[in-house]
Amino acid sequence: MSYSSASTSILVVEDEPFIAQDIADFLAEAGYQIQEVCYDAAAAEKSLDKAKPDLCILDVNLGKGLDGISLAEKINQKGKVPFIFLTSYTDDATLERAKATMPYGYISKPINFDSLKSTIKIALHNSRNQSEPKALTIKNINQALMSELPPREFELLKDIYEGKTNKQLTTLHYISLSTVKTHVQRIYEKFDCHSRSELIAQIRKILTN
Amino acid sequence: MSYSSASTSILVVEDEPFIAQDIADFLAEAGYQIQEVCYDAAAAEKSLDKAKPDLCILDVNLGKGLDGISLAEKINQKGKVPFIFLTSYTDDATLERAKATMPYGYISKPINFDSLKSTIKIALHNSRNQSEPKALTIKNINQALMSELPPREFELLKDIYEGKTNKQLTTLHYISLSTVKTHVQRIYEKFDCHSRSELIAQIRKILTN
DNA sequence: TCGAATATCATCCGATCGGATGATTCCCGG
DNA sequence: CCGGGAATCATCCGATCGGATGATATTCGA
Repeated sequence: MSYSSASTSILVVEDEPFIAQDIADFLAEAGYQIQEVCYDAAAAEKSLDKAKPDLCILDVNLGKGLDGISLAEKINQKGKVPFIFLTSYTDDATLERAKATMPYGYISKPINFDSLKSTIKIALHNSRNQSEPKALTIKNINQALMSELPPREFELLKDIYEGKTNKQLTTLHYISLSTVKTHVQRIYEKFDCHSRSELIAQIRKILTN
Repeated sequence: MSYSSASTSILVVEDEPFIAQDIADFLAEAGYQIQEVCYDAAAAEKSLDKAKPDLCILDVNLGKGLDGISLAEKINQKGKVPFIFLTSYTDDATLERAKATMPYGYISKPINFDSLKSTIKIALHNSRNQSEPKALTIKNINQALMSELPPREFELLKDIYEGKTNKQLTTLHYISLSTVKTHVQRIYEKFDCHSRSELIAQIRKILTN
């Protein structure tokens, strides 16, 4: 339940070098790994493409290029890396934009390092404890099964989960009804079930447990 | 998408009267409705039983009785009211306990009112935008349908969603296969579908949209 | 190179489902 | 009191599904 902060990496995006350094020093002291300190959005994006940190600290006001909020929007579009905002002033319009990106926290300057520390810990905790339903991936399914599904069977599984009939599967996958049925039988064996609806219920349980 | 802060009520739990007053003044200024200012956990609990605020601001260190974190645990057990913590010092053990309660934010004293404002707004936004999957209730289903499901049909629907066959439904509900089938047909009509798996997929869509 | 896993297709059969139609009972509201 | 919705049961039929069995082709790793 508790995570070693030694292995927790943080990306800092802050255009003011002195403040950036202060934050970096503080994080290092607190035992966090600093993935990188970036001074603008472009550098941050590059860093994010290379590796996904456990958390980003984004200054809202970045000198050149995108601001922190636009950067956050990009982050949301790509993968999902949790982030907190850092800002020197707080006007309502900015806050409104910031809210829309669903940040895990918000720190106003001057930085209260106690607040920063707590906010980081809580952000990490909340992001890790998001018990969001798993995606329907072959990996998630196979982890829950004794015997593994071959790729093809998984492809059919996805459509069965969406409520498709055997006949629909033939046209969706360009295979004969016989083939569909043998695949479906194999799937049933692996899930130890005997009907589509039972299969679907089992899948749902795997994804939401 | 934007909520009038006039209708947003906040419960403040802070044992130091001066600070409590400062917070209350600030919140009033910011346009929030103050449900109550409580000076200890017992009073807060009573207030929560009377009405559910949109947000609680909990001081971690309360003079007598339970502390803010224990209060938060109680809140989590009962309903779900979002809360943020307020604390004057931050030792790791306390923070660890606080994290476990999944707060929506954490403010360290001395209070930076900019931070408080942002944290409140973000907490409210995040709590409101938790798009948790709806429960499978007759209310949620009927809201999504043109014509309503009678109670009995809904009872069967729940079991179908769990993957039960018609035959299983007969024993589960002490009715004949004929009856099950007529009910199921009625359900299909209302969902405009033609198979169990299609029905289940539609229900899932309604619940998770 | 040989076997195991995968993917494909076929046939056959009984079980279940989906759909149509009709009937009876009960209860509630106009 | 009467009509209609709700719940119950029945019969009949074609479609689909679930399951068993067997066959062939490809691919990949031992």
